[in-house]
Amino acid sequence: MTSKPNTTQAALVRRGIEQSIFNGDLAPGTAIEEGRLASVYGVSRTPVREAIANLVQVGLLTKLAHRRAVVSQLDPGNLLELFEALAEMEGLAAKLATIRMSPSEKTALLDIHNQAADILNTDGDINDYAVLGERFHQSVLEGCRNRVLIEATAALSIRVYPYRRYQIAVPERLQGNQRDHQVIVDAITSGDSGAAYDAMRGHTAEQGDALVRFILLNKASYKELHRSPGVIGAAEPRIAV
Amino acid sequence: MTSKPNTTQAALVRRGIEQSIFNGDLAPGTAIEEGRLASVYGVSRTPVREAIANLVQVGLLTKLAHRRAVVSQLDPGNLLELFEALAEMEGLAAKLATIRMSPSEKTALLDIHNQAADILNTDGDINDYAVLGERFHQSVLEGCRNRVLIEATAALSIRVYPYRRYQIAVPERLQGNQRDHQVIVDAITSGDSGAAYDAMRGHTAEQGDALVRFILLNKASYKELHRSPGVIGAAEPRIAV
DNA sequence: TGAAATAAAAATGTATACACTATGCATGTA
DNA sequence: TACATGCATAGTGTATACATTTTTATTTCA
Repeated sequence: MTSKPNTTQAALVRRGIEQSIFNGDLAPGTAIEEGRLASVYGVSRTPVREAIANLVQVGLLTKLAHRRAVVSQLDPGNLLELFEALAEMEGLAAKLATIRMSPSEKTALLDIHNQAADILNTDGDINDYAVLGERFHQSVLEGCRNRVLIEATAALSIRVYPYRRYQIAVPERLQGNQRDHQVIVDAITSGDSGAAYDAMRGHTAEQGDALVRFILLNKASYKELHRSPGVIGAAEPRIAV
Repeated sequence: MTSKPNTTQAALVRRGIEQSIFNGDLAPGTAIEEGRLASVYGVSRTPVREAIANLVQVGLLTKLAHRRAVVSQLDPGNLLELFEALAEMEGLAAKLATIRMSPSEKTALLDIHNQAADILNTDGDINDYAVLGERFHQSVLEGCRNRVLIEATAALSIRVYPYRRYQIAVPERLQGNQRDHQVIVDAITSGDSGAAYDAMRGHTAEQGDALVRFILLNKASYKELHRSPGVIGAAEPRIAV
């Protein structure tokens, strides 16, 4: 019954839940019920439970004993803390990357950056721009050559994914985003690790501030943004899946 | 059958395995077998599996699909990466703590430090000193007032626990350790966040280097150090529990 | 003798069944 | 009406049974 060898049902379910959270089908605060998920994925509760346990550890779900798991809900305070930590770690990664990236890696990074600029100048697809932005950050992160740091940073950034859809709603930030990236690229290519640290840290910290500000301002439309088709067939408002 | 309410068997088993790893009863590289653990703890395989899944996520165990879980084994390269990341994060925490700790918290930190000094001067119990060292680091870490950073750092430091027993074997490092702490405390109490960052980062980086050096030098006595009574009754050399 | 192939054993992954806990509702009381 | 108590329902936690996969041991062949 396993599609790919060396893969378990639990892993598939886990990825499915992750996707649903990133898509917004499972909004923060949504309660998850093992039995229903089991029938949705056509498996028993056992692999579902395992998947949930994983996601709890990652921080994407929150769970108390004998109570249902809930998609982690970050209040503005938590979000600020999260972004503060994330900003520092990405800044650190940028600092190290400045010293450790090979010239070819740096040109590859510059290439990504320029592609993104093109999209912006030619009024291209915003989704493409988002993908490139993702790759930009990923490239810098991997440039630090420290897998522990890479994993730890990724573990943090995965928690903000459920809130990414807020940021997309503010297109005028793209220009500012691109300018930030420019400063970062300049610092990295010129070998100024201190500047790279400052630029990257300021950049993601700013992102966090903007997100928190946006959430606070648009508290009303919170549920609005998060209500979606519900692939899994959410009937009630807060209890889904 | 549950001793404490609001607690699950899985959580108990998890803590048990953690303890066994920290004690050294489960040395890095040891394979873990669900069925035997189940009978040891007097539970079924289900909660054991859940505990294992947790510890895999934490990084204390390593596991591939359909294969047994193994106590994570860090080669010197990985250890260096781990300590590099840990040093940076603890340094960051120290920097923030310098700014954010209340005066009373700082005096409490100073108190811990002085107690440790006393133990060293009066030739007291080394274990007591180790406990105080633990509390010292914990106090600084919590001083940063950022739970995300605290958790992320703790998640990294938990991975080095299985290797802590190496460090105890080098008592002459205690004096150097105490001197490092002195510099850190001075920086924090005097409000020099930059100095606190440098001192703390250098301190744990140095610890990492020392540990790696020790492991490389004493490769031969590796298994020697790790062979222990085996509370859980390990019969064969590498397959335990 | 050594190595590849094969069969037997053990361990993991999953499904199902049952026990226990928590939540909501109804009923009764102040 | 407001509040407490008990019951019914739903959902999680654990045990057990079975299916696959891995591992080990054995056998066979070069």
